[in-house]
Amino acid sequence: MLTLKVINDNPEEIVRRLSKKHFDAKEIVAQIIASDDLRRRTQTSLDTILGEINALSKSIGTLMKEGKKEEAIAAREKVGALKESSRDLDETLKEVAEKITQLLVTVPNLPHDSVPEGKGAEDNLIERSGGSLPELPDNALPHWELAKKYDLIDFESGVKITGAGFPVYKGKGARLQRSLINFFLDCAREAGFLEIQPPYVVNSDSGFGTGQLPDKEGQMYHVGLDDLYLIPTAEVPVTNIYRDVIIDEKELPIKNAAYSACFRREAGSYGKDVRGLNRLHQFDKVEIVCIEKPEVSYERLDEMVRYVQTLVEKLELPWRILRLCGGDMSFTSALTFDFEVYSAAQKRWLEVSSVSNFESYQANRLKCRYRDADRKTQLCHTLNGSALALPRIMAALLENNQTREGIRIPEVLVPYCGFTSI
RNA sequence: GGAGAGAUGCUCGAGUGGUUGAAGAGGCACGCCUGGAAAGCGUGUAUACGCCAAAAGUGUAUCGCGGGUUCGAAUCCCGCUCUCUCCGCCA
Repeated sequence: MLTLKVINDNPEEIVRRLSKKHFDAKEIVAQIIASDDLRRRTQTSLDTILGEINALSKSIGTLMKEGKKEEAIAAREKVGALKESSRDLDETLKEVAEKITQLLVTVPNLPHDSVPEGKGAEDNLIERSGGSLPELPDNALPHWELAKKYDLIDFESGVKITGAGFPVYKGKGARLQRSLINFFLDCAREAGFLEIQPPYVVNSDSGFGTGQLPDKEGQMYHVGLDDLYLIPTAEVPVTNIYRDVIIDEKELPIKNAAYSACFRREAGSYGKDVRGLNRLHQFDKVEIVCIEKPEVSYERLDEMVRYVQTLVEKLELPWRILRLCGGDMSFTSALTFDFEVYSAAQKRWLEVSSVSNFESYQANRLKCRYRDADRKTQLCHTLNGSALALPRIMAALLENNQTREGIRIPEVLVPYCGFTSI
């Protein structure tokens, strides 16, 4: 969430910048400022009263020792009266603080100045692209047909065991999955990311810290008995490592990479979007997470984007990078680049990665701070990106590399999976 | 799951109702000393919010978390969480 300071300091600018995300913040910003004003006034009064109580209480001890019993009793009565008013103020303070938090979490992050105007996916800017579109035979098959033909993925069994969106990978299909995970993790390590194995289940504090809660509650699987959530991405547990932490400036940047299964309810999805591997409830992903100093976080974002680019290039997939427009960005992001690869048999671009700078928006919720050269604590900037999500990579690999003789495996993966074709 | 013990600052550790934001030690930072270093000496060393134009300063809160008793709680009471030990169960 945004800091109170930033809102108090430039309310008009906040409203102006949020309009790019098609969010009308005017009313809510006014409410926040008014509530914060009440909060300050309440705290000032409360602190004064508590100060008096403390002083009197101390004097009672002294008076008792000196044997001045009557004065002590008088002071005691005075404290009793002060306490009454302190209770009311305390109540008000708690209420108003709660209200401010509730208001703050409904305000999205400010988009970076370089974010293009636009309403939806069609307004995203193509930043750059690479790779060449494959020439496929006329009878080219979409990946779900290929998966069946070569017995790589058993969607029906998944439906029986769990439900739609939980595929069963088999034989070379399973081995290809495992190869991709290892390949991505090895690349990440070579690029300086520390490998992490996080929990796949998190508590609500963690869900709140990275912004899934409260606004995206319905997108996560909830384990009611223990009040825990299945992670929708490794971003959640990995970023929450740094919740309530003050990092020494020397430790920055922090660069972590984690493989995890990801679980998403995907409520409301339908049609061709969910065909085959296009959209799943459980999928595998390697995620990269960075914690960085504010002044260099955009350089870090650029580095991350270039890193992800090397992955799609090594996999020999046709790719393009989109700079998301205001209307297509997530609630929490300040600037996002999406990676898409071309799925030749489906004749469409599939999103395989999303790399974002959240600036201090997540860090403020997480209370993730660092100590700068002046020994002052400041909010960090957090960034993350997929590197990469497996299913659509798998889909594109299968479709784009199909030949009469079988499916060709990109060279970089051969050492990992142990076969050159399917 | 059952029984017991515990949770204090960057770390260790003292503290069972009254200047305790918290002794002492260690660590770290700065200064002095030194040709340089070590040792030694000195100073400093939490976070959040408020007041103040700002700095200086100052107020409030925080000794796992939440509540209660009391004029006053790290200290007493209740609930919760976590850690450790033993037993049970188990990949």
